[in-house]
Amino acid sequence: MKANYLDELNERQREAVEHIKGPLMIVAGAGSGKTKVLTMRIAHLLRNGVDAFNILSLTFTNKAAREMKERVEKILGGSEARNLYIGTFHSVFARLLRAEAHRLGYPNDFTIYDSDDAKSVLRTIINEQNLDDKHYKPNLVYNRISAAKNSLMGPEEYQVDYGVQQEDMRANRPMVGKLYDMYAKRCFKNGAMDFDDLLYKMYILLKGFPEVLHKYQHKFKYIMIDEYQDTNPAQYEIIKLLGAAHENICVVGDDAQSIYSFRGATIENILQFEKDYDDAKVVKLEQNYRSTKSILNVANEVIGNNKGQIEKNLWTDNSEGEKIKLVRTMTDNEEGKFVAETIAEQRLRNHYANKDFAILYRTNAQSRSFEESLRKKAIPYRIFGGTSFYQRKEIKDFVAYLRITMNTQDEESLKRIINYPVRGIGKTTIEKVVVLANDHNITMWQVLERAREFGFKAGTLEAIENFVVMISSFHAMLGKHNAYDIALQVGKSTNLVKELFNDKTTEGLARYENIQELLNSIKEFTETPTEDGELLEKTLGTYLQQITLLTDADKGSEENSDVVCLMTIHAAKGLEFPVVFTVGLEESLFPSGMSINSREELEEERRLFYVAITRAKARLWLTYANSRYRFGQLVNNESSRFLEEMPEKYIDRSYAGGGSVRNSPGSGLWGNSSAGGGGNMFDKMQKKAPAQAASPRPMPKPAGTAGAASTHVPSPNFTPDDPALMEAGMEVEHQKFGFGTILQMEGAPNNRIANVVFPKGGGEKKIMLNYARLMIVKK
DNA sequence: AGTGTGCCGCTTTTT
DNA sequence: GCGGCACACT
Repeated sequence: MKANYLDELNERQREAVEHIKGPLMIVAGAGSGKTKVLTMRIAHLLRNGVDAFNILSLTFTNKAAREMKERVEKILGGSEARNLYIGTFHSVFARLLRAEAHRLGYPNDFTIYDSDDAKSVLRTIINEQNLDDKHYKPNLVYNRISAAKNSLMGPEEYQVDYGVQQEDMRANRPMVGKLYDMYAKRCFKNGAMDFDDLLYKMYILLKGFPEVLHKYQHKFKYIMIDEYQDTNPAQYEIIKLLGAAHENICVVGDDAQSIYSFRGATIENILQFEKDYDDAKVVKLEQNYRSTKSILNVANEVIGNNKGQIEKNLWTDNSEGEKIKLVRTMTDNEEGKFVAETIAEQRLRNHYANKDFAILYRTNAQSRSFEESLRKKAIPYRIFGGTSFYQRKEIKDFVAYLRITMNTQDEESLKRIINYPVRGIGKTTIEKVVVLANDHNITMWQVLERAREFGFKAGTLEAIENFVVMISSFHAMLGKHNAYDIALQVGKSTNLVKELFNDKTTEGLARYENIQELLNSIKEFTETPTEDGELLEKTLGTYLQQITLLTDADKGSEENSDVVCLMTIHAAKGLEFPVVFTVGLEESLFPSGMSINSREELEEERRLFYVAITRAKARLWLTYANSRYRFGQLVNNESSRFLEEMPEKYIDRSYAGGGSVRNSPGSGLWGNSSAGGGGNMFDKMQKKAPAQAASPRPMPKPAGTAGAASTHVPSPNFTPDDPALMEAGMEVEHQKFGFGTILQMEGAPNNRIANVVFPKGGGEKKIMLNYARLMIVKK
């Protein structure tokens, strides 16, 4: 360890690092060296005689945990760092629960259900109850249950809590409480916990078993919490319990970056800290080392529109830098094209590498147009987040075998693979098994094991017995073989791998590769030495527990590869990039249409915008499109209200539309760019008259659109007409294909299809009127 | 019993 | 515009 490590810190940072005993809150503005302080503080603790085994450091994402581990290792040199307990809330608690779950009546090898598994269990229950799953949407019920657990409310309390019951009654969903109760019981029976249980049951455990609480209080004498502003009540209470004995709690947070209230996080926790611990020391880190003055000033001004913040003044010594570039395009595709072209240009002009660029968006669905345009220009990229690797069908199938091997109670997994690949145990048989299990009060697996007693048909019985023999043979390997050996055996016996190998379609090939990747990851897992504070055996159980908590952003692979990063703003928190494109700055997209109905929600969107801006070190582009496809339908959006909150002084509104850049010879960049529209491109930016909202879809008339040949610009007064009115012979307008004539009508009355010929829009097309809508021009 | 087709709902954000 | 799911067809 370097002797002078404290010299690298500024005064405030040093103050935070040197405060070892007692509660400490670090209010760390964006880019103020938070991670540095956290890692240095760990080093400093060790320097001062604290045993690494006694330090617990909790983060929200695996990425953050990994980064912290690596940086501590760099300071300390590997061996001592290994004894630290660093991880996400969920992974750390999962590990502790694996040691203690039996006290709560769960198997220690309990299965962890991800949200898809959980919703699937709920769907089953909702159907069993003969409730309409249109009304009791599994997603919605899941969210209610999740919110309840995150505020430490069990099924019993839920069903008698007046406020909660009122809410459910008002929403006309009186059965949610009952469903919660049944869901909890079903998970228990399956030997499974969902994500929220990892927190909720941890709390129950610590609260209900003083000797367990005492044990971990004694073990974790020093606790550090990153992103404290994102903790929910469950996490808050657990931290309080664990820290109560020593009160060596160090929390780091920034109220301006609180963006997870939808997951139950409450900003109150950070505001409350000083009240909870009256001897708490508070250190504010206000110097930003990351961004230019332009970027930081814009960020500060934007966030100033929020009320009730912890007072702080974020400043920087960095140069002023370039202005923030604001870009408007006609469509989402053109937005993608613009960003790809700008990346190519910036790479040359300023010698950036691919990995210096990030494209940040509000919703995962937006990634598509950027993927396409980057691929066209052969710019390597990687999408972080989105559908996780472990959520893919083929992976879930394979993992279901591993889960059932570990935990035969897990009926969710059992149902998934009992007839996959096909082995003659069909729907009727499964239903029969479910009924038998209920009647005899045993698990489905036990019914299968004793199938002979229950009078199945000979063929079916044979199929069942073969299945039971196979799974039992996997099960028998548990004590003697590591995860990889078992996985290989599963692959062989089930024919899963062979089946996918023989599938020569593109998707089949991709699936085969995914399975290979899964097997590789298991191999890697078994061969990598243990790195955490406790001896972690390389068993199937530990492996399964880990992967459910991983998202594909964590999928070990070449972390440092040179690629453009695409991710949601949420996923970008804690990261920084020299050049950032924040895209899709449109009303109802960002801020999200779901979040414009209350001040609280809107302020969270604004904090999200703040996070997006402050990811940028040197250059920042903000883009938005006039119209984009949503649900396969073209919609027009106004520019985001946030754009109007930025100080003019630091904004370059002419970048994409201005003449000088366009004329630059040889670049070929702007000539075919879609940004066309000339100087008046931003005319609607300045104000949004409230009156406009009432009139149907006002469209700014674009002048001289470059993309007009391929994209029809709808009439200003475009209003779709009722499909029932459409008749052959009418002249109509389509938002994308332009004007056309209906040749013929077909389809059922509630799903009418028009055969329309569009002279300028690509000839004859069948238009499903329920989706793509038409306006009648002439009858 | 297994495979194929059509329909519905969906998009905030994540462990 | 897609994927998951229900139903219908063989």
